Amino acid sequence: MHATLRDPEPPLTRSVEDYLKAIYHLSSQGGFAATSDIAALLEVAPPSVSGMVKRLSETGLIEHVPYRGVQLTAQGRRAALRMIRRHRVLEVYLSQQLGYDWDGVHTEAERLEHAVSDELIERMAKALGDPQYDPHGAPIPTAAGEIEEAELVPLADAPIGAVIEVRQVADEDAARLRYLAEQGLTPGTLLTVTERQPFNGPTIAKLRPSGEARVVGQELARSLWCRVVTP
Amino acid sequence: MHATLRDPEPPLTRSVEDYLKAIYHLSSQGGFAATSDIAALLEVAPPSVSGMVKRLSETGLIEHVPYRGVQLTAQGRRAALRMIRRHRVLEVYLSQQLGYDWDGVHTEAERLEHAVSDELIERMAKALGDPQYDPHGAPIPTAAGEIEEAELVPLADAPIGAVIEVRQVADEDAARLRYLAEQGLTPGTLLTVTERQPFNGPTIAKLRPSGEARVVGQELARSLWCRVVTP
DNA sequence: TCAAGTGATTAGCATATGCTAAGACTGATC
DNA sequence: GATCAGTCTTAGCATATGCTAATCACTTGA
Ligand SMILES: [Mn+2]
Ligand SMILES: [Mn+2]
Ligand SMILES: [Mn+2]
Ligand SMILES: [Mn+2]
Repeated sequence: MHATLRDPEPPLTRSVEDYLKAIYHLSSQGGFAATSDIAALLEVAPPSVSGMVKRLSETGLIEHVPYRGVQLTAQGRRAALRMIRRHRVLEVYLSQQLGYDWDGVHTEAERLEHAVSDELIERMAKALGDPQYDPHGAPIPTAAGEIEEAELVPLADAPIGAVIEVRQVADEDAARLRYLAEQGLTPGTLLTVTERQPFNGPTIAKLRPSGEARVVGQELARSLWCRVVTP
Repeated sequence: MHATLRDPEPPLTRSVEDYLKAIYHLSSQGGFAATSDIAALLEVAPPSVSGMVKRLSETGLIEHVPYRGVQLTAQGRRAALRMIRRHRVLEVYLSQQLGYDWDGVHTEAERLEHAVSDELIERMAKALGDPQYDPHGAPIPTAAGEIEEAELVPLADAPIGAVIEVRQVADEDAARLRYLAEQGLTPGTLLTVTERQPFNGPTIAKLRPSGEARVVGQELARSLWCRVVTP
């Protein structure tokens, strides 16, 4: 008996979709998403999360271990990846076809992701030539629900002397994105890490090939995800 | 004391926006929108409309005369026209830029209209060269809230012998739109009305310049809005 | 081993939106 | 002018989602 056949499955609400995405992001490093972390990410009060967690586990979208946290079920993960695909395809579309800057697309996509049809997303993806990454370097899941898992390290942890490539940047803070663009720290940029100051100080790196130096504070260096090219 | 200055005005919900559009359409011929007509158009029960009507009049978006119906206030009319602009710009964009057929755009726009930002709508309008009409011939309000008011008659009422131009077609029913496209009855088409059968029978017209005849049943002829070129 | 402290949950409430069933009003008809 | 059919509103309820205040439970340090 497939539940999907017996039950017409009401469409997920906007809230549910955002919770699933949040849980995906928070538990992607393996492990549980904590109530308080979900609350912080979605900017709601912890009891609101507890309430939603109850509903989502009753629906079979998540597993809940009380006082531990939650994890997505296979069904929940599918739903989350579908939303992430929508979000990232929208971001690419807005930036390529409608002239949005990379710091403006996230907010717009955050609302649109809940309103577009699958058909529209696939038309956009096709018009863009099926992009693999969003404007911030994040991989776009396929329509089938597969996603690239790259081994990235924050710039803050990159070994001194290594040549690294900036691959992905956290996209929620528009001001940060504008600053990074100014500094030329965008996905695809190659850097040589030259120095790291103690006591959570900045990482210093040289742009390649120009050799220009960049001093990147701890907080920023935590949000720049890089691939180590040569250690 | 401007309420807009005192009060940050919470954004309208999706439901409210759809009610305002419905009331606009139902009262555009002047007069009141009746509870039952709103209910039918939005596919909700009449008591749901009564409830919403109470909230909307408390907010100052509509005037309610009990047992009579409702009308938009100036503020409500502005909000309604903003939604209609969004809806129609989206329809044009989907059809011109993303290859949608004219029978598919309405449903997609009905959801997207609530999720897009004003900025996105204006970017789309600009990319399209500020279109004046949607794919079904309906006029697009300006960003300032002005809308063309054309004198149109349903094909069902067009005088025999007149030359008329199809200007606008009701867009909610996809099957009807597909049929009309097949028949070549799209905005811009010129027709000579040759005959109308009695007892609410069909209108018969010739396509210009080809001269091909079209027999259009009463129901369909009520949804084809035309401009009389020469009586 | 236990008592604090932190984080999670429950209790109780609010708002927006929908429903059905019951009652109230209006306009047309005799 | 009384009656009735149809329309509209009110009453009462349900669901989804959020909040604050109070309570509970796990972890950790004494
Ligand atoms: Mn979202
Ligand atoms: Mn992104
Ligand atoms: Mn709508
Ligand atoms: Mn239309």
